[in-house]
Amino acid sequence: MTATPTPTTPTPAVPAPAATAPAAPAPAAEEDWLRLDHQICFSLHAASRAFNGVYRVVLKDLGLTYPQYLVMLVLWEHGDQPVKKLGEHLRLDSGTLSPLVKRLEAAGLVRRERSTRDERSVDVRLTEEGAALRGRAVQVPRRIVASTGFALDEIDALRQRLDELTTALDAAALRETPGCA
Amino acid sequence: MTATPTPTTPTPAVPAPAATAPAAPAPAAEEDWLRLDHQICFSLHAASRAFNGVYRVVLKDLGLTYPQYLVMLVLWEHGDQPVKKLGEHLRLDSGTLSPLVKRLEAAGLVRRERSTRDERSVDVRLTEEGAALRGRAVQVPRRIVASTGFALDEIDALRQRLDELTTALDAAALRETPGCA
DNA sequence: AGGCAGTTAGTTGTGTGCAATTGAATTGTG
DNA sequence: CACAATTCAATTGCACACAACTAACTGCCT
Repeated sequence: MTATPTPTTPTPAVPAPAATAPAAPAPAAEEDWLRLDHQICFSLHAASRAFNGVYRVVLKDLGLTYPQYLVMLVLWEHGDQPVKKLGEHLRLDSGTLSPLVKRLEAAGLVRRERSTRDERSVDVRLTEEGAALRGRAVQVPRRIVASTGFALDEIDALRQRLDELTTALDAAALRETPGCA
Repeated sequence: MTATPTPTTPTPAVPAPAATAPAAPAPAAEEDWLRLDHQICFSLHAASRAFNGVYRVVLKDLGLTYPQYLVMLVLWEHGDQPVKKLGEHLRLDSGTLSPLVKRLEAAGLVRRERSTRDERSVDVRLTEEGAALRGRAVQVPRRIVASTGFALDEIDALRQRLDELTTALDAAALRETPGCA
């Protein structure tokens, strides 16, 4: 350890994590905040990659990657739609979707067609093969759920928690963005 | 809207089959499983990217990306260590860490030095500048926590849940891996 | 008509993330 | 000591993810 060169006083300017539980009886020095942060962001990051890893294995049979599977889920559920709509469903921009959809097209699962009404827009349409893939995809969710070892209601509770988190973080990102303060 | 040509069934309406009960009691229309899966994997994916986005904004001041910040947290907490150890802490392999650490070196935050004991190993050492950055990093966790709008104990509960999930998923990934069945 | 603002995909550049491979260094075994 | 197996970092190839930019089109305005 390289000691702590921080000249800052150990005085926690905002020492009251108090909140709702006495998880930390002590004021939680700045050092502890970094440890805590380590835990939090690492946990989410690791969970995301672990999830990705399981999906990777399960989806290999279908020849899909995890984000590609998400796009197919949207198409199966909401039908053919332009790239813009896909991006809204998945919160992804064209920089991510354009090459991804092209790979799906190369795989023969979708077609990309310029809208005749508005030539800026590109409709993504399922091919026969893409629609048929749904039949093989229905087994995926159960295998994933089984992998977690969680009960359905536990998963749903976690999902709701994550959605709350995402909503809060998206709002915060807008506030924190330099220039939007 | 393209008039939704989806052959979607008119909502079979089978929300959540009896909670913690094992396997599939009721057939629970395969369609619903796909919808559920959509929700789950999308939620985790979105939360991960939302978290990433907030960290991106907050860490811009420090000139770090989110994964780079994770590496610095490990170095600050556990001291100088070889790439291998870093990878164990973060569950990242050399394919990810090698270029990442080189960027940290280019930024002057760390040095990479071949171990004299074992020349296969590369020690990652904090520079003065890298160690000093910790002083500016201590403000990060509070800003992140504030962004979530969650209380500390809520975050900790979520973290534990995610860790359970990661553990289960890692184990499952090993089982699912073709060739390890 | 002409022009300008807003919208939509696409492209480019940077930075992960992971599988597979390479190559050097080390260790184990006879 | 020689040789095979192992370990570790680095590299390569592919696939996201996002910021910034370009290009093309729409529609509204004067």
